[in-house]
Amino acid sequence: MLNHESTLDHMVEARWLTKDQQRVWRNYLAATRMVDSEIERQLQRDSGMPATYYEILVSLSEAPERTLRMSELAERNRFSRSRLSHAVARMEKEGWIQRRECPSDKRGAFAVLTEQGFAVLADAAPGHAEQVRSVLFDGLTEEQIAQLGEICATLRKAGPDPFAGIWIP
Amino acid sequence: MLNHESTLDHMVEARWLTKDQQRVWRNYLAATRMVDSEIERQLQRDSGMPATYYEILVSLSEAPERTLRMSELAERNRFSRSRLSHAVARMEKEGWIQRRECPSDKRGAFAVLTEQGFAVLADAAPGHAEQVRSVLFDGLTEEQIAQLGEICATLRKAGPDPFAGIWIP
DNA sequence: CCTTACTAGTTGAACCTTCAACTAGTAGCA
DNA sequence: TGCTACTAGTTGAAGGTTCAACTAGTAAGG
Repeated sequence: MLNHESTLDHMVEARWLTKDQQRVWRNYLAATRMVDSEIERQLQRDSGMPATYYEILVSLSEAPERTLRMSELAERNRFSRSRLSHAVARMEKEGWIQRRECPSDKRGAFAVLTEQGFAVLADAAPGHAEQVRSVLFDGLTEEQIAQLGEICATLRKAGPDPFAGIWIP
Repeated sequence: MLNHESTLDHMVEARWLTKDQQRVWRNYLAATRMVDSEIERQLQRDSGMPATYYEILVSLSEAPERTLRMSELAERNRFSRSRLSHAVARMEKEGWIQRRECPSDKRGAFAVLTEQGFAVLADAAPGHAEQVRSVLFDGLTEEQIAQLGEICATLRKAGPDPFAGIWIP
């Protein structure tokens, strides 16, 4: 016989979140998912690539010689090696990236952004930037933007492996 | 001939983000991805389910009779109908959910949380809550938590279709 | 009643991510 | 040299998500 009176709140009360934390967490989930999916949608629609590929292109475009070791590229974007390997394979087929072997370490590989890859990125960038502004920044006050920056920086430092992750110039 | 001097900043300067916005955006990406992946990792490891399935279980557990129309369930969690359909199919195979047809609208379907599904959720909840606290809340001050709540609520309201999305009690 | 337009939900293919297993090369040390 | 342990990167399978196409039922106007 089902007992629909019982709720989770009763069963785990000691280790559950406070009401306030619950509210913040659900708002966090809804907001970040809205932002991410809007970013994703725009990039996919206008440039035919997922946001993760865009980030790979950005990382390479900022690197000297537009070249990075696979492992370096993976770390900067917090990708697993496997994920990066698959992604670069796909992007190589598109002609956006070329792989080159590393002379000093024969296990290693470089990823090099091609001219075509750079052109694709340059083409995608304005629309993407516009979308980031309209989805994330336009709705917030300057103060909130500063607070958000602080909060995210704090979270990064608190997270596991605090020095890895998306690169900040 | 490659021209490695040119950077994206020069090419799109008018519509690009400010330096501050860039910094906040990259911190946002790194932080939200860190949080999401830690949440995902813990749930997958300890309860063998992705975070989205957890949210479906929560939505159903809070609904009267632990039952919701598929479309209602999709809206509350911002899932596409397709995504929900696939997910519920999987969860039905696990025995966590049962589908029932809707008498008043023969196109419609109800999703009902089973006792087993509820048990799985009750089992997963404490570890998940602990993870949410340790990854998101423990590193932040009370003030920052309040700010984050405000920011996320603002973003939700500003986003497209502001009334849909994850349900807040 | 009939036609047209719309809504609820499912399906299969294509794509992305994860996981575990694998290849191949490097490093330390005897 | 030979042994062991480790690192860089790839691969294939399994699972989740998206997209477009589809079925089936409802609704509105004539």
